[in-house]
Amino acid sequence: MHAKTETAKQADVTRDKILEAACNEIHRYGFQAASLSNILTDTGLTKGALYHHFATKHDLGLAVVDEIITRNFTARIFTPLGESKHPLNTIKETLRHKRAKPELIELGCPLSNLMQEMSPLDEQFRLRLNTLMQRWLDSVENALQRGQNQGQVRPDVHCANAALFIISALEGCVGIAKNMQSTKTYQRCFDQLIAYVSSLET
Amino acid sequence: MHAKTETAKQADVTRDKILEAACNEIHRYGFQAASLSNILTDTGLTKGALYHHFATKHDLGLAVVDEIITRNFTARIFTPLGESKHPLNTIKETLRHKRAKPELIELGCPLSNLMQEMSPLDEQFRLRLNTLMQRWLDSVENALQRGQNQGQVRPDVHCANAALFIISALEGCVGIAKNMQSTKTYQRCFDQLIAYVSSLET
DNA sequence: ACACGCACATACCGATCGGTATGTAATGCC
DNA sequence: GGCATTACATACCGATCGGTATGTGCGTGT
Repeated sequence: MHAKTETAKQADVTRDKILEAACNEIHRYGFQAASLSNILTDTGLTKGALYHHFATKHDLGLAVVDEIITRNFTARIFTPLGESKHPLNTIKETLRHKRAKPELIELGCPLSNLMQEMSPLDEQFRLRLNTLMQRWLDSVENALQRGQNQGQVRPDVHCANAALFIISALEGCVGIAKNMQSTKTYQRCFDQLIAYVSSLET
Repeated sequence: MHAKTETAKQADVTRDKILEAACNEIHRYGFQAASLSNILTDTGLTKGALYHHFATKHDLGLAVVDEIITRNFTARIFTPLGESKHPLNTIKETLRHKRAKPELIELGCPLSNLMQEMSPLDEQFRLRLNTLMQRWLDSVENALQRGQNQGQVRPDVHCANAALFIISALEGCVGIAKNMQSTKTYQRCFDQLIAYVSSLET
């Protein structure tokens, strides 16, 4: 029973290794161009392992969204926004969090990338990504709403529309900076976004 | 000489048919996943024709950017912005122009799509797309600047930063709407952007 | 102790990819 | 009007793709 737990744990480790490698491959090349061979080379595993844990490449891609990307968004955005006592500052912080990682400028936002690539092509991808995006929108909207109740946010602000615009603008910033390969440009664009968020304050 | 013109014209027609079909294929599937076979099927041509006019798939992709996409942006954005007597209104109009086409919501902006996909992967693509984006940024910045000179735009507005933010936010709007497959969402987001542009007015 | 099943590895498959070599009909040039 | 070149079409190529069938070792339950 102890040994069984060990084995099960090891299998999950293998599964996670595949998911992480797949996430990196997809992040760089997109889902369609992601190569299973590359993923297997990176992990040191073989096709037997991959197809033992995932039925198809398609399922692997969905699992990356459901597990890795969702987990990251939950930890870095949904949870902080949900727990925050100062919603407006937390919004800025969750936006700003993205700045730290240089891979964001080079490769873009994993969620946004997949949305752009897969939404017109595959309904299952689209629905999952849409769910994630909706959770993001709701998190920001709720944070704005609480800020409004606390008097930090102007009472005339339409929280849902503002949340939509904030996230759109952020995705746009990341996209432009990715093409420019310029953290400087990202910072300039990002500062404009922060200024917009600040304009919602009382 | 007359006949030569006719033939040259015919060859160019063939070339343009390939470019247009390639543009559509790339718009839907992205460059990497774009299938030359599909393009040839769509045009009714064969590989002999394709590789007579273009050395490689890569070159075909670059030609789509240089000719088709650049032409569309010039006609729909750069020229109107350059000629406008009322820059701020024209900015809104060039932004709004995108709303009309349902394919924009379904497939997204061709320039943005290619930027997201190819910028990290291919420097030649990145530089060409970057040039286009820079022309767009400059067009909007210049329009804002002229608006400022005419007193339509607040004197404290930083035109370059505002232009960057406007285009970022627009690309973000399109991206979100594409995932949502919702013209309603696009309109909501777009209205926020127009409100932002209006906030730059005196 | 031994049979069984999970967790992989190995080897192989057809399809499709981008690309090339060759053939050929139409056209431009002298 | 013949000759050369352009503008394609046809047939074929190796590489890589996602996916499958089979083999194997090792832990587990009885």
